[in-house]
Amino acid sequence: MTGVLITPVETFIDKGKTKDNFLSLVDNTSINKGKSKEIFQHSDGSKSIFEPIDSFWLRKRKSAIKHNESSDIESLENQEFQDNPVHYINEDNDSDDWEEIDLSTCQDQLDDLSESKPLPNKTIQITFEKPKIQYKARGITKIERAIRQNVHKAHLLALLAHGMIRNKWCNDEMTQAIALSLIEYDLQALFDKALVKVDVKHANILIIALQDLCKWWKNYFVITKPGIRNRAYHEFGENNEGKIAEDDESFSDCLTSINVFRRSISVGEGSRDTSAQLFVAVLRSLGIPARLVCSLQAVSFKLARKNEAYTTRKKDNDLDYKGSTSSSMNDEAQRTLGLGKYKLGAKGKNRSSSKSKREQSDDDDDYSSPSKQSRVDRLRKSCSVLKNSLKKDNSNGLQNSNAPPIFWCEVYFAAYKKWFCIDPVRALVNSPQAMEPASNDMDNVMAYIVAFEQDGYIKDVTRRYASQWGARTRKLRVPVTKDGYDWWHETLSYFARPYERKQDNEEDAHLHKLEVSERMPTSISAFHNHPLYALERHLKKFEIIHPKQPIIGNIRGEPIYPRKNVKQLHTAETWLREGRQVMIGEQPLKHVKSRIYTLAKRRAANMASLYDEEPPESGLYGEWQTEEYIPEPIIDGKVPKNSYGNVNMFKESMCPIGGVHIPINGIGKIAKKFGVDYGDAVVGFDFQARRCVPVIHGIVVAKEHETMLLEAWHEYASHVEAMNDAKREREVLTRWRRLIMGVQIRMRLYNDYVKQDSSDMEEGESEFYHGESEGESELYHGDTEEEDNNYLVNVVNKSGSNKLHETIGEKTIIESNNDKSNTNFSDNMDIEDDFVRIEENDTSTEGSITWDDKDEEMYTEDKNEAINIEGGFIREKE
DNA sequence: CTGAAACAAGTCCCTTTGTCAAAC
DNA sequence: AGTTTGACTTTGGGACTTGTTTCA
Repeated sequence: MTGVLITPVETFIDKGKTKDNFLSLVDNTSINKGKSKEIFQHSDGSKSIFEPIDSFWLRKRKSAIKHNESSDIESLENQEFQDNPVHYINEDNDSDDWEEIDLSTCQDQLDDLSESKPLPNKTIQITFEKPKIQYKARGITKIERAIRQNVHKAHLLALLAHGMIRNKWCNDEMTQAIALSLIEYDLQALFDKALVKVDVKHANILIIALQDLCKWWKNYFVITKPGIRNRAYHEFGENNEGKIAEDDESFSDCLTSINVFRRSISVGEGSRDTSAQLFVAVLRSLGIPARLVCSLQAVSFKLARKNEAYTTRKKDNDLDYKGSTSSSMNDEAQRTLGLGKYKLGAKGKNRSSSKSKREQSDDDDDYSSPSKQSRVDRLRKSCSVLKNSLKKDNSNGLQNSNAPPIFWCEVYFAAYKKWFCIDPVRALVNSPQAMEPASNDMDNVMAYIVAFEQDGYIKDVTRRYASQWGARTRKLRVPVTKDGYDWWHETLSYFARPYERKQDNEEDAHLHKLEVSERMPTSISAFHNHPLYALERHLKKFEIIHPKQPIIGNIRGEPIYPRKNVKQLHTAETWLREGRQVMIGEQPLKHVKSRIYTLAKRRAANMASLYDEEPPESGLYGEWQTEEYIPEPIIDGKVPKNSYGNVNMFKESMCPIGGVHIPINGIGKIAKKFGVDYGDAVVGFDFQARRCVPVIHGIVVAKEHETMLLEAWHEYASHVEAMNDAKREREVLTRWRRLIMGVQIRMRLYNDYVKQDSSDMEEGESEFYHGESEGESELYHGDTEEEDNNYLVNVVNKSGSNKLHETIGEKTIIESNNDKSNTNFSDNMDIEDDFVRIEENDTSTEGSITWDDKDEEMYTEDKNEAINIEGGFIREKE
């Protein structure tokens, strides 16, 4: 219970203030709290959401009455707790109808209250139930999801590129030469021996050789930096202004060039990732075409749990850093303590066995140590780490130092026809299960494991390492879209080996086998959308398990079925849209409540509910209960239609027997003209604003009419086309005419007035310019001739300082006011004969006839005057 | 104490056959 | 005169996801 203390103002409370206070009380306690209302029974029998005040502060007030005088308090008490608005509201037992507050009554009471006495100087305690904490489950929006997925994809590509570069460096001759120079001769000879022949015996030699090589590498290469780790989305986000600080540990693994890579192997220091990469170089230098394997740590596109991610990481950071810096030591500890659990690493358990000699020689600097300093460092580290690891061992801290890697290698064992994984840092050979990080490991998320081959090709080998591929790992990847588009698959296909190799096919088969033989999940939720297993409880509305055999397991008493027995169901109508019909005699397997989507259906449902009718249910059928839709035949040229007068043509196979679908819109008109029976072909539906509109594409007619209709259609179409062409031609010519006219006007006026009489221009120039800019555009782009003519008229009017054109100007204005269409001042211009002829021929254009007539008339009449018009001049450019 | 399950709350998707008036 | 076009309107349940609480 939460207490809220409301301390009334000490002195008089003015009217407005009181009102506010009470309104806020109403708001806070009743409306906002919504569900968590608690109704208290008062001593007078009334109810309210407030605790009765007979307890604490009523007692207090009674004592106050004793001590002071104040009958005021009593009256106030009555008003405040029996007549106050909150109380009034709660007398209405219908607690849901808060909006039915009669505010006028409230106001009256508030008025009464404020007009009475000042509130007592007391503390009022109102106690009510603590509302449940309302958290906002911030759903990720579609756009945000898309952004995140794109970031994820971009990151994946970057990581792929990173891996490709490092893989290329592993092939660097210099690096391999350095590597070879570091390896003891005996060990090289062992590899040579192992590679002589492909059989189990030699394969076992290779395993031993690899183990020895790992051990040497572990001693040789000191891990001094952390490598790549997974990042939460928000670490790139708002707080960090989109980037990770450059002093961040992640940048420590940033090898700027291959020279740094080479230096790293000669010095024997670097990150754990570099260690694995260099180990691949070492293997390749020995003639083993090892793969560089990387678990791509792309930023997750899922909504990050900020706090959790952050705290987990923070908590782990110290340990992690220690773990990685002291890795070589942990290896020591591992060697003595941890390897026993791995079948192939067991031999390394006892250091004083046959291999002790070689290992001692490591301390004797036989495995070239690049500098004294680093050797001393390493020894010092070994000592301290030995202590650490012993401590850790006692406190069970070994596991952290044993964390699965981001980079490792794979070596192909032809004898076993398998790729064996090798983690050189932990000296593990063929322990794929040890590469999978814990599911709660924030720094290492296993989602995409790619192998970079020596020849540069890339292959996805995730299934070899993910123990819960279907239940977990798959869900961390870019999802395959509903139409089956798999971005990751397509992306990798660009880097895949373009030709098939036997060993690749074998590997694919093996990976597939691993996928389908994945062990069953142990939690119910992991069965949700599992690709192999299904529970009845997770079935969707339109799903069923058929047949209900076999039951392949049980979890908490629930039978587990294979996912392939989960079948999709549809209503009979939906099946029809798929071009299938329910076979006669089949009963629905499941009944579901029909959903109402369209306005029409909603209205029908509302009507039904008025008569208390049951909401309609629809039966669902499986595909095996349906058959291919058998269309009705066309008899005597009569096309069978549905209740809407159409023909369902969702699939071409649904075309009535003896009929043909002519997918041409508008051909129905032709059919109608010929009196041929036809039906509009409905090929689908459009949805807009809750309305369903059939999409009609062409018609269905009897086959015998097809040729005739098509011919008629082509004829009609060509006719329409010709008409359109003619129309277009007319439009084009009109535009040309206007253009040429305009140019001629301009030229003429320019020649007559600008060239010959430029001194006269100055007088009316500014006015002139003002009126023209608009006119110019109209001359070229104007819609009608009329407008063009008006323009000319106006311009002429404005220009008038010349005696000669005065008369013309006035005359024109009068004409334009009386009848615009007859005002064609442009007609005064010279028009080339052939152009005019075009217009004359085109009798369909009314305007041109008028124009031609006018032209003759005016040209002859006003020739001399027209020549002197100033106003027709058109300015070149602003 | 931890992890799974249940629950809550948010977003997205699915849907599957009109009518009327004005303009052309 | 007949045809075409455009405006009108705008649910809600299930799936899915994420976050919190509860419980074994």
